[in-house]
Amino acid sequence: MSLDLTDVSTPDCCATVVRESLDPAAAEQHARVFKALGDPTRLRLLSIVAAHDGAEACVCDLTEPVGLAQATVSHHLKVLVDAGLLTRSQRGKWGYYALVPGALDQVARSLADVAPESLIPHG
Amino acid sequence: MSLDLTDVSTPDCCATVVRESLDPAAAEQHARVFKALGDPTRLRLLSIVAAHDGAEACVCDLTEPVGLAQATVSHHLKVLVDAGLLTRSQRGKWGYYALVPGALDQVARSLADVAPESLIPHG
DNA sequence: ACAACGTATCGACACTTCTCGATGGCTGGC
DNA sequence: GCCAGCCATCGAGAAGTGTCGATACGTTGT
Repeated sequence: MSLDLTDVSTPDCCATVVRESLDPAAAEQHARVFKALGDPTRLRLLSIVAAHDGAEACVCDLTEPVGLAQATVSHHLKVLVDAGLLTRSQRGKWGYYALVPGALDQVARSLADVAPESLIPHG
Repeated sequence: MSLDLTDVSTPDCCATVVRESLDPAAAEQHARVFKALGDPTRLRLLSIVAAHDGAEACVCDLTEPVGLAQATVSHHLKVLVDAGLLTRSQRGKWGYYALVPGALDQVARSLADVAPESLIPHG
């Protein structure tokens, strides 16, 4: 960890830094959500839930369209819940999954956290 | 593919479908970009690049801040290039990585593709 | 030509993730 | 109380991912 202060030569490749970059903790946090979104099956599940009335659907509505085993769908739904994108609620015999209001907006905002000046501000 | 039309009983759990959901091809496409964003190191690399003047930085600016081996950083940068988020250009001895203009906006828009009604429209 | 430097690629390893069949817990109807 | 249906969890196998040291490639300067 001891720095060699005798070498003060500036590497001649570097550009100017404009602002602070994302800190490691925030990066970890945001990456968790993006990782949850980084699977085509999970994106389809989110979309199917959102396409239902009230942004809510029961598992029986979700298993068939994605064409995977029930255990696999259940696993993906858990990942989405853990990422804070869906909530689960039991109503009688059926389990329902619903979009967390504003969760996807939060994701869009986290993009601005990564690279503010590269995004067009939302009126 | 033959449907059994003798069973017309509606399962009594299902909610009403409001619109079409994301098709598998689009899901795969979007998932590829989200997967690239789903790693804390890559988010930090993106952020560091964006934090430089002109949204461009050379590799020597990137290796040290993330605290990983040069080979690992190079690997992550390749993933970001393959996802269409960065471009690479060689200038003399040094390689420069730059944000693809509008790429992150595209990502934000793909969120709207997944669940349109859950997002506040951008004025 | 040759040496020095910056960076990409290769090969290997540990670890995670996706997928499934089987099992178990919970609910509602008989 | 028992059975049937919905769904989460378990265990396992195959595939993918993150990381590194070593090496190869291209550029610059001598």
